[in-house]
Amino acid sequence: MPPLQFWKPGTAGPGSTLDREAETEGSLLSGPLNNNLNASLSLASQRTRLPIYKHREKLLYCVEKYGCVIVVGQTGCGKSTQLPQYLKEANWASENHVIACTQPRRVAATTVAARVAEEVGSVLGDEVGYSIRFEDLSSPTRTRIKYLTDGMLFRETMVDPLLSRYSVIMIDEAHERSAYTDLLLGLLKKMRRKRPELRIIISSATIDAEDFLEYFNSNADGDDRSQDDAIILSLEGRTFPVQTAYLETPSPNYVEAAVQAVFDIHMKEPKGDILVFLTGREEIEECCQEIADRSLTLPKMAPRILPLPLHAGLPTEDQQVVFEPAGRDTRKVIVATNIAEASVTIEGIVYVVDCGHVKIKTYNPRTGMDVLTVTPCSVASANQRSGRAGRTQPGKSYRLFPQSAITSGLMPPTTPPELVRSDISLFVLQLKALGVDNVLRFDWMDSPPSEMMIRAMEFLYSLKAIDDSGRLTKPLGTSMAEVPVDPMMAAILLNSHNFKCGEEILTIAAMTSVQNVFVFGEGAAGAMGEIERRKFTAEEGDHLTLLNAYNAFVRYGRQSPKWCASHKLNYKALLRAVSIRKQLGKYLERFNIPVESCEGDAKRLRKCLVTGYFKNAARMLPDGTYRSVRENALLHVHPSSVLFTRTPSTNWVIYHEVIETTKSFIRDLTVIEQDWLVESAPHYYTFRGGKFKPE
DNA sequence: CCACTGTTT
Repeated sequence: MPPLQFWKPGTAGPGSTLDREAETEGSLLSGPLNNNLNASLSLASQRTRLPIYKHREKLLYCVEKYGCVIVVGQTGCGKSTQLPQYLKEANWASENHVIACTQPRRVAATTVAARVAEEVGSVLGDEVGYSIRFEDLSSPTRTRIKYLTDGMLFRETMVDPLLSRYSVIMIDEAHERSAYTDLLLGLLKKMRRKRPELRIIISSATIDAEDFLEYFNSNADGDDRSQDDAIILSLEGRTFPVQTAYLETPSPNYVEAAVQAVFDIHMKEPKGDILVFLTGREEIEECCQEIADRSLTLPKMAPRILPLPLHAGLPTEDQQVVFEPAGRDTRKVIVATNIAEASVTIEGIVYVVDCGHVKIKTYNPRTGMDVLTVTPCSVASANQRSGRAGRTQPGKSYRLFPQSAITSGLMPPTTPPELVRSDISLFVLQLKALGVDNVLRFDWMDSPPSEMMIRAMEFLYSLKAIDDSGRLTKPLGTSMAEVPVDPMMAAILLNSHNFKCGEEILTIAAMTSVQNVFVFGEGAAGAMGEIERRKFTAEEGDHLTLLNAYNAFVRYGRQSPKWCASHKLNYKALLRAVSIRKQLGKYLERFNIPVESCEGDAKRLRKCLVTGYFKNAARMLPDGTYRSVRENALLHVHPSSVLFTRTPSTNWVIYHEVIETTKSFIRDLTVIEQDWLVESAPHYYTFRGGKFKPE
């Protein structure tokens, strides 16, 4: 295969100004800035040397004058670590007020908090703290700067609807538009009307700053506002330039093109590791295999090349490998999914190869199915990926698509927000609990399609969470809004006392909340996993299999990582399930719902599952395929299900979810009796227009 | 009959 022809725009070309990024955000502990510093300099004086410090007064002025400041600056300029400190120093955290800073991810909340605590000279959890699910390292009286996940702050609005403890709320990484970030934006905008002293800081990427500005300056209620409430503030940061090259003619096979690009770089460019972005596990395995095969043909004297896969499905030990230094004269090639775009940062990357695509999940309200498809990624995404090449030195980004893909609009400027492509039943329920009765009129930054809202309302009505006027039912609806699981599972939990099986349902709810419980592997390792899982397999299906695995982990495995490894179970996932189960148990206790065991009576358990899962019912045909009860849609059992190789004794099943990839796959199945559907949800099937006719 | 992008309460 001939070397790929890349076109490299000049310094003024596209990407050359956007695609810049510095090392660890606001880092004072590493990076080039630190090298020249006198070791005796205090952390405080180091802080004043950060480029962002020049903007300190301007920022404080804007926060004083405007309700909402949209801060634009590249990752790495120190927004997350410095801005909250500037605000504290300017007395925004006096009189027991707290400065909050939200993050879309747990690790970010904890690591940024730890760094800022060090800079402030505080013990983590004292003046500077964090709060994420299962871990609250903050003091209600002493903490002045608090980092938390956006989901956590949203939860706080349920207890304190005006978030009165906070004087300033900074929404970091707002451009990612996570569901809870979007919900918070809507709530904060509303809050400011009742709390004009509240200040909002939105941290965003350049590309969508104007959208935030327009949103916060617009007035849905037509109030007369004499002056703009929001303003954009641009910050500069310490960055290394990343040169961007485009492939002139797109390859029909980007995996192959990626392999070729990797070898072109390896043969022509100086040392430095390569990060390749592909869309999924299968592509990554194929790419790594091909790199390994072709590396055998390298000249004897050439440096070695080491392909390393990275995706969320890998066990933690395997993920760690990408951080280990490769041997002498060996170039690491990390072949990754989007996990390396924002969640995982690998130092030492100098070259990025970007396939220009991404796998994205989109909910189809018409079919009620999630679709997982490969599509062109956004320009924002491509820029973020390129930036990964410039963390420690100037880098190069090789894009496996032509520049016209950007200019022609083939690639959207930004990724659609999570809220407009998700099943929003849970969010509608939670908004109603916050007093937003008319969700259609909620001031969404981007409104979910009305079809999704209608679908969500119908579904919540069928679960008896809302009444026919759309209000939350009491106590079922209000309780469902509080429990941290999806509405289906919340209904099952809250109905469990009627079937005297709360103990088991708590476990099943916890286990369906975590992913990748059973470790999957390639080839022989995969076969071992299959054999191990048979030990837990229940004839009744996946929910009881999950229950068995959990009980074995607690009883025989004594929650040990070694036991998990030998049974091909994901230790971290199971440990998380233990925490979730405990938390859910506390909710049931607070709601005064008795928790009993069904003492091995699986029938009661399965009947209880039907009280929430009834809309997800399917029937097996003689040819082994399934049809959904609701729309008679063709469904296939996912190969990860224990029912993939089995026939359900009754031919009837309920399932946790359906996801469309190559086919429509149903996952997490349980065998049921046909009668239980009408028995447990007659309202639903008559409500749906009597489509369901028992045979 | 053969498969899971990534987050989070």
